[in-house]
Amino acid sequence: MAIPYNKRTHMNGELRKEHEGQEVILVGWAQNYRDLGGMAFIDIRDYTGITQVKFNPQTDPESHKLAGTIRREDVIAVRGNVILRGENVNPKLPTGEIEIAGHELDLLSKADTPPFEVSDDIDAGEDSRLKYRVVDLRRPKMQKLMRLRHRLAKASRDYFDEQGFVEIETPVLGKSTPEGARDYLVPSRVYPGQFFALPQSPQLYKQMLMMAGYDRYCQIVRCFRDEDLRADRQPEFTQIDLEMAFVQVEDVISCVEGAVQRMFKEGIGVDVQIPFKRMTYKEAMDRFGIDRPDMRFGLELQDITAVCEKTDFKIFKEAIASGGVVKCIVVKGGGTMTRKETDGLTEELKGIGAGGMPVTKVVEGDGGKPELSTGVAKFLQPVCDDLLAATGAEAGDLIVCMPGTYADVCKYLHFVRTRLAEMLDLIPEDEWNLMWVVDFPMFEWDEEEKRYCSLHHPFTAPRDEDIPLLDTDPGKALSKAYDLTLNGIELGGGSIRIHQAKVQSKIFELLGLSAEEAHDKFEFLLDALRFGAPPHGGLALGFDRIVMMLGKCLSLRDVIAFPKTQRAVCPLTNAPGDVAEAQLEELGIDLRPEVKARKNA
RNA sequence: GGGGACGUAGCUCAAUUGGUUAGAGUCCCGGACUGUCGAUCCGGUGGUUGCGAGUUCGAAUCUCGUCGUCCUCGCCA
Repeated sequence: MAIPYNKRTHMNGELRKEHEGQEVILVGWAQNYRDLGGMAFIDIRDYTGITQVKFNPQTDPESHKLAGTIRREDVIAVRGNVILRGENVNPKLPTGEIEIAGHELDLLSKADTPPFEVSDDIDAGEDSRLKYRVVDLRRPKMQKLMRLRHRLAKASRDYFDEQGFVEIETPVLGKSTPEGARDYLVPSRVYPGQFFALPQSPQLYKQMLMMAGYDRYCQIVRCFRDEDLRADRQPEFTQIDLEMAFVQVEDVISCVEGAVQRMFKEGIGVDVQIPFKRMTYKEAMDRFGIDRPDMRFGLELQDITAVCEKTDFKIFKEAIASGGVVKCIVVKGGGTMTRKETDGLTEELKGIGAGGMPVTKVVEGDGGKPELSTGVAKFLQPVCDDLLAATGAEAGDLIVCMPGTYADVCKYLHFVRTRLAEMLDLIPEDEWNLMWVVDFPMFEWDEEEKRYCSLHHPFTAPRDEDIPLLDTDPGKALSKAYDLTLNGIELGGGSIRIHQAKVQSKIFELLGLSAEEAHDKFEFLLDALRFGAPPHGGLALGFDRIVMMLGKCLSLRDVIAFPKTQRAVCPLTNAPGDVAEAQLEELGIDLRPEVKARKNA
């Protein structure tokens, strides 16, 4: 008679010595088998763990015979009795004090040889892990990550529920908007030639919910951006999206701090201190060259423009003359770095567009007076005293310089700083450096398009005192925007929004959106603003990134069950794929000839 | 679109830098074994070296193209 697999008595990580003697039914996957001829062992696995089952040919010849044929990943059901292992305890297994004397065994599903072992210490490549994702997801590590993800989502929902938030679903089929990332488009069958856009974020819907009087909204929501991928960027990703009415910056920040604190506690049992640190955008850029600095290590940027002005070094003088700066990073004890190491870093820098990486070392000269050596020493030696005084560098240190525009210097030195920290092993483990970056500029100047672009998005409110600047010097206006960073990763961002139609129109105008365009694209928002809009603001947290950080993963793909590859395809299903000609016809879509040709090639 | 790393057995890797029949571990198959748990021992199967050209007496190795994976710059309001 078959074992009733729907009546399992225990999970496979559950049994202990106090269960001795009980008859149990276990179901799961065969992790491994060890056939000793006279005796056979099978490890049975589910997401809770592993239990060893023993089959004895004398007492249960039939089951023993079948057990000999069981292979990895076969799905089986076992009926037997819990017995103590005596001297054969396995201290590596939580269930290692007991085993099952197997009396009955059913093979529920025979498995092909798996492409890789279901185990944490595999080093299978991403290709096969993603192609055989079902097998990959069985691994204990992936099981833990998916369950961590669930706990974090639940902690967030619980928290916001307690804080009076209401979860409201917003449309996935929406309208394409100008600015921002590329949209994923969905053709409309009913209106051939017209398209829905998948949301990059529910931004406008949540603002309208505030105008509609829901006061506090949150949603764990899928968002889409058709841009190139990175280890921490997927084309479809999940946000914890929230919005609050009648609030100021402080209210949103402290509310979110509570949520993050709760997620750390319930997710990984870590207590994080609130309030989090804060830093202005300007300070972050000046000191670290990036608006999401990793605060776990030093290597800060220092401005040495004034010192370098006095040198005859051509590339420094040229940079300064054209309005640029010279900054540097002093690497304490970096004098021991080899030429090979610094050259390697220079090559990496050139790979992202830098012209080079002027370096020099501080050494102890004659009479114990520090002087410069190697690299660009000869150009800087004349201002050595000033340089050391300005930077605090001393004998044994390495100085990495960078001339150029402020933006380029920030970019390149941020890269250098991060790489140096890795190379010199300066990044402490188990440190959670949460920080708010505030006071972002409203706009940045787009040199190509010769116009201002929103640094956050066009609905971000300017600081009250900066509203006059919108007319006089928009580039100087700061916003009520804030980003939450963790160890150099952006976890989320938000702002207080514009709640006055007049100000909103002004911003559209500054962004080069004509009144007609603004009306065409955002009539619904401007209307909503006209009919009574409360002051409001909110934030969106990158949920996948939070799971990635708390799960100590290096890639978003490890915390998303079915992620896309770097080329934005799903290796499991092979999406995206072709559609039938009839489908295109119905939508009124003709592929461009060159696209057809490429497909047929 | 640019830069970089990589692609060899189902999986993870090697191949003395262009030289004999492309090896190892693991998995898998067969055999032995009553206390294994990374089982062990004996034997065995398994290869279009991603694909396509080229150079060469000779290519996994060099060149070009192409496809794919990963990292990254641009991009990501």
